[in-house]
Amino acid sequence: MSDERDLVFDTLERMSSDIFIDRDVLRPDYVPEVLPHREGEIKRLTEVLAPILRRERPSNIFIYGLTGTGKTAVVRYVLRRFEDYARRKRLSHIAVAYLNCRHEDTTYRVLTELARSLGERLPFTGLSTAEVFKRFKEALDATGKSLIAVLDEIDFLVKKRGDELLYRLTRVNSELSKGKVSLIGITNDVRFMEVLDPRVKSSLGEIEIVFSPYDADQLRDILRERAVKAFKNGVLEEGVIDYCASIAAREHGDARRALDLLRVAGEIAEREGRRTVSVEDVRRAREEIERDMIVDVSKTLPFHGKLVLLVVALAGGRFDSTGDLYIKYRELAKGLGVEPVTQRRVSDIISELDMLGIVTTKIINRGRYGKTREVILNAEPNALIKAFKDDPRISWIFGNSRYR
DNA sequence: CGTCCACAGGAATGACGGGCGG
DNA sequence: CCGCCCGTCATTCCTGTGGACG
Repeated sequence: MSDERDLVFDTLERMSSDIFIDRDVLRPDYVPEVLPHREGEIKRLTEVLAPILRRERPSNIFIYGLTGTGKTAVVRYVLRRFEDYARRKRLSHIAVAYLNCRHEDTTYRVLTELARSLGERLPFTGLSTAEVFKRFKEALDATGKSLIAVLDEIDFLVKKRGDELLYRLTRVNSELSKGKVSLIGITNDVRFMEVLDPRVKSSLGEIEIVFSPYDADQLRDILRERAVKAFKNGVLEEGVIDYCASIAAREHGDARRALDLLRVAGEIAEREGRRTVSVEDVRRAREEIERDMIVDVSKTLPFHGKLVLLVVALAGGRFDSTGDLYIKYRELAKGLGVEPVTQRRVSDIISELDMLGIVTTKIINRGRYGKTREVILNAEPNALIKAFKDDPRISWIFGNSRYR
């Protein structure tokens, strides 16, 4: 989580471990030297960016792929190589900015970060955004640099602030005499492009690169590659990597998930003072991760969101129609002495749960008997119910035998 | 082959609270 | 510090829709 952990503490911890050599290798923000099964994407990205070496402006790039398909890793990897290459060849006109819009989610912050990558120093607050934009342009023109600006999780920025900034950034080249800007937008939201202004859409989507999910074999290669660096020799028992790979493959080929499983399994074994990691540890890691995820999600969910989720869990994790769900939801709300929200709102809540990945919905047409959504929980109902017992506004209802 | 079910989900609107610029 | 704006949660009203049934 935090990038500035205590070096001494960290080192001691690492040295005293019987399991890990370097657990950070398994963390999501680690960029490995080898990215198995992404050779095509790396090549494509390199080709598109290559003109920058001839001082030409590379096309804007839009990258789409589900979580854990290596989008960020590939981009960071390629950019790092470009920077190395530029340094070696003494090409000083190349500048790179990487920012994650989940964190940099205001116009001001994005612009100051971009300006900073050009060596411009700006206060973190105090200037108008127009002023920051002006200085950013001046810095570009003054240095004559070609900037590659990576906007990771770009959908967050657009959802919060709209596509105004993107529009201006895609147009900025025509206002510049010397500097150049190329954008790389990364997202895992399929519908992201649809919400964009058509002008931004065509400009950002000059080049599109789609990352497809990994299959189990590919995940296994990735895990093996990292495990060598992360774990001491012989720590992983037979089948551990295969099991992690197969779980993650089933859950839409998410490599981050696979690596998380492996790391948490290692931490469980370590915590218990064992010297090897077993398949059982992976199973427990999966439960632990799921529990954490549910707790995290339920913390951010609106109150009635929690209730809807609880209703699904109490029903064993599945509803064949949203109508049934709503009836049960009303009962629960009334049982709690809470005024239920409307069916329309519950419909949106279900969509939100779907987007968060905690529930999967599927539109079902039953002809004469109407159209509805089937709702399936992506988690162990009991784990979820347990998590909700901590919420004081809900927990007391479990005293009622009906809900036990 | 048209109807009509049981919802999906868009649009407009409002209450409320927090943050930000002046 | 105040007023304004914006995001979030929610309501009301609404139009759209795939296919089993008659």
